[in-house]
Amino acid sequence: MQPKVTIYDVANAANVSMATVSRVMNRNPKVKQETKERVLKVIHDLNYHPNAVAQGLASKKTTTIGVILPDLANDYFANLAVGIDDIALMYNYNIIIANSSEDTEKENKIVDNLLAKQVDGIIYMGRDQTEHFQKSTKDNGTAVVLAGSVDQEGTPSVNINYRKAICDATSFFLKQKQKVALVINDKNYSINSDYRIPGYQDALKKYGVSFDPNLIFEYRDNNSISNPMLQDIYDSDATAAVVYSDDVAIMLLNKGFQLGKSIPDDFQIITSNNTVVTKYARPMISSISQPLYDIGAVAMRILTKIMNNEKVQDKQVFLDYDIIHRGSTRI
Amino acid sequence: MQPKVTIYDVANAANVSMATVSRVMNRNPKVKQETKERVLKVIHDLNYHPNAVAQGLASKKTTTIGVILPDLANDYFANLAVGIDDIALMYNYNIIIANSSEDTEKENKIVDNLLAKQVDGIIYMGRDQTEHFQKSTKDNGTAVVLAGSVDQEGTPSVNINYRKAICDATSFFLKQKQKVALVINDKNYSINSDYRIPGYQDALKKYGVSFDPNLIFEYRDNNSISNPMLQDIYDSDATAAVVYSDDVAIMLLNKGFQLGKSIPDDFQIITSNNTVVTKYARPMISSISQPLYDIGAVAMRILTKIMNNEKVQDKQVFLDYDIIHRGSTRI
DNA sequence: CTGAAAGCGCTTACAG
DNA sequence: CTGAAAGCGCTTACAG
Repeated sequence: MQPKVTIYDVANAANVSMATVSRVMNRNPKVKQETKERVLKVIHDLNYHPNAVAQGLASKKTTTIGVILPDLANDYFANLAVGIDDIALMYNYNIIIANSSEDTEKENKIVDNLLAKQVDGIIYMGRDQTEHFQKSTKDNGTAVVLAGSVDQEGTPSVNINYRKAICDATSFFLKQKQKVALVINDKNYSINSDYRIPGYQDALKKYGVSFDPNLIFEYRDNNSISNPMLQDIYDSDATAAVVYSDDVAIMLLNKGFQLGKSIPDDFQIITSNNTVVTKYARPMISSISQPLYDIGAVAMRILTKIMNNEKVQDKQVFLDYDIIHRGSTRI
Repeated sequence: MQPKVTIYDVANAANVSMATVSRVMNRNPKVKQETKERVLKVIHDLNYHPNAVAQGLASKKTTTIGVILPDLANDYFANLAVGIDDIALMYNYNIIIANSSEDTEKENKIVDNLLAKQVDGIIYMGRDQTEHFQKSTKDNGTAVVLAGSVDQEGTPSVNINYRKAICDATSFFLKQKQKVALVINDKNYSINSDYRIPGYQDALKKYGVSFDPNLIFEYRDNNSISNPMLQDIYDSDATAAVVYSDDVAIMLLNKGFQLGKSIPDDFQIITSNNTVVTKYARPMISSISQPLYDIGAVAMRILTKIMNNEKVQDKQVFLDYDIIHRGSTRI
């Protein structure tokens, strides 16, 4: 274990003050070229690496941001996180990632931890933000951007236009005169109440089909093919489904196979996240394609702007989506 | 934005010194009960949250650890990360996660960042550690634990016994007199040269089958069903394959389907990581089952011990694995 | 262009 | 059991 070399050692060896070393490190332009070179050489020779914790305390900037997400093991969030991480590294930020597990108590603890560590900003993903999160970040003046999560109170966010995407997927089926089921998680989450269900209804209205609440399925709990909800969908009038999650879509597909249904002949499916599993299924599953990496990347980019007090053009950014047709839909 | 309340404000309001407030926060037992309660009340009333950056500078402990992994979007690493994160939170650590993308230059930058931020330890995953990583962590005296990655130089690690697991999987096929292909990534990675290939050879020896190097396939690049390697496997003598990655196993399965092979009748597959995709495939893929969450969790637990200078029993921890037979093998 | 000094918000011997 | 003071390793006005 080598002795730690501090800014003080560099200053001594280079015959300048700590302030000058600091200026060189921070690329302050008003340092004489000659001095700068001398300091740079000493920095290199001594293999000096500034202590970011001390920098953080003195400058009140930690170049660390927090990322709160429901589940890192979920491909959807993991892909967003990769986009965030790449841009973060590019702008010299590090990310503290924490799984909220959609558990409010755990999330509160995470938020407290993150703020105690003086993160410069937070990217939040998942369902609706908790009150504690909103209050704490506001009190601390911490920059927040939502990624792949809907906005409740004017917080900047990056998403696709869920309402329009669900409307498009539903319309695709309605054009074929299918009875369309909408499979979501909790009806009360804003993303469902404010975007998915209205989008579904937009499509119905466009095609003059009346809304049947029995065709909205709330998928919950038991995350396996034995979840009775899957059976219920096939037992209903529906001949097609727009599904909010790829995992659920795959299970719906496999359940159909188990029941002897032919997909897409007897039943069609469009899912929402286009994660890699859609391509692993047989038939491959048609999906709304979201630019996950980009959503994360753009969210991080916006966060850097907010942290630098730069102007942010649009608070709500909608990135383009596509609907990719594979084996689970008939064209 | 609320004014920040510091330890100084608390000390003032409670009529004690900062030192006493600090002692209360750190649960130092030698504080009079009465004083302690008074301070606690003020802390609560003022909603005081200590600044972890200042604590870090003063105590030289940041309660933050770094996690370096090749790809967060890979289910295998994501699951390890979840185990790490859970235990980290339990011991009040936060984790800075960084994607190395298996890019040496990027990884070096990450290592420098992490050490500059004075992380108390690092959990490393992925292929062989770089020299820069080894040297820097050693010079800094930073604790390191490997998770799901093999040990090169006595660094503590948590794994399953890959050699034995591959031997078991291979033996399963040899018992049926199959010709077994071993599908790996780069032969030169220690995990392949020191564990997987020897394990495969152990099985051959046990069954008196001679080693045929043409049955070792190095999968690279083009990560899709069109990768010619997949075709090569079916074109070889092999009637079964032990595969190092679930993604590759699925593609191998789907390739077989494309070629009109029946799995498991014409060809059998055992994969290595038992991630969720194995259950999404049809037939579902048999797999070595690694306790990914546990590997991450145990690695983090060991790291906490090292950081606390506690004794660590075994430097190399092997967790139990299983082989789970599903539709891609014949029993 | 450069330095001296205060300050960031804590912890930790040391002394009592 | 408690306080005064030094120190952690930087940055940042301020002065020159």
